[in-house]
Amino acid sequence: MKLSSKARYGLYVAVELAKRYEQSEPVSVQTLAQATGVTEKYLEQIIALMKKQNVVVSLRGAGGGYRLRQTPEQTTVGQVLRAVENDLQIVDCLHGECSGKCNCVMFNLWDKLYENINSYLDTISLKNLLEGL
Amino acid sequence: MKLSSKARYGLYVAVELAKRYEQSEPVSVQTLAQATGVTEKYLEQIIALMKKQNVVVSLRGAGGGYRLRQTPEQTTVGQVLRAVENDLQIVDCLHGECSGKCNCVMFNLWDKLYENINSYLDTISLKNLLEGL
DNA sequence: ATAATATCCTAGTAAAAAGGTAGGAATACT
DNA sequence: AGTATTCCTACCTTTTTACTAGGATATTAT
Repeated sequence: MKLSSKARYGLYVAVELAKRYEQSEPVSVQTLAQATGVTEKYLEQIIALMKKQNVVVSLRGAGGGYRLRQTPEQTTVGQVLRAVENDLQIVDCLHGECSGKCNCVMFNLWDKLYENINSYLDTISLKNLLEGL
Repeated sequence: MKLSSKARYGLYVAVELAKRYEQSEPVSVQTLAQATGVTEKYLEQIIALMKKQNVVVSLRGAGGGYRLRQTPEQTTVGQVLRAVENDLQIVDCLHGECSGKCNCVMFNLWDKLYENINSYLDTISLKNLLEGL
């Protein structure tokens, strides 16, 4: 139930991108690596996950880099964490085959807990974070 | 961010104890192992964690076993999970030394998320679970 | 007493997941 | 052409998880 480093770094990156959202140029991994203190190679992988979920968009080639797809107001912490944390899923049976393996007294519990966490995380935007919540 | 097997089994055990709360005899690990399908030796360890946090009480010797310390109404899912999941803590800096290592834009976020999850889990009692939530 | 039934305590181990490193191909700007 | 950048994927090391196992200790029943 601990957040992974991917989750922390991913959100960190998102915050950095939010800070620079106004500027026209995209932000390179190199820059992000310096800002966050994480290696470029590792950040690349993390950002790739965010791209896959359309949290960020990329521009290749020299002068390229990444931008948030939506504004810092529109981008939520939930979006970022779901993209990066391969499952924020709590327990397998929620979206897998639950054929008798799990005791479903608890199914409702996990389901509602999951919903609870996510709806909370979606109320918080990157802008909120920048402003100190 | 996925729940461990300890958490699932621990809650499962707690539910079994809740079912048998009315009966006067304590429930042995053997019985619980049969009910849950988990080995005795592994359950022992899990239950030990619950005992340490006073979720359950034990009676040693022949005819001994475990009981919930409080009623199924009073015992919450949060109590069980916190006892068993060594940290439901989400992120280290919350209760550790956060000397500059974490970037505290996010401190508030983790803190509030943690609080959010726990207060939710504490609204649900074992009795609620038994009744289908 | 002694045997039987339990909890309690601790060490070890195999498999999986996390966290990170590395190399190089593809793409776009100058 | 050359350089800066993303993109793709394979590999490795460390930590954590999920268990297994052995035996000590306590309580009850005979």
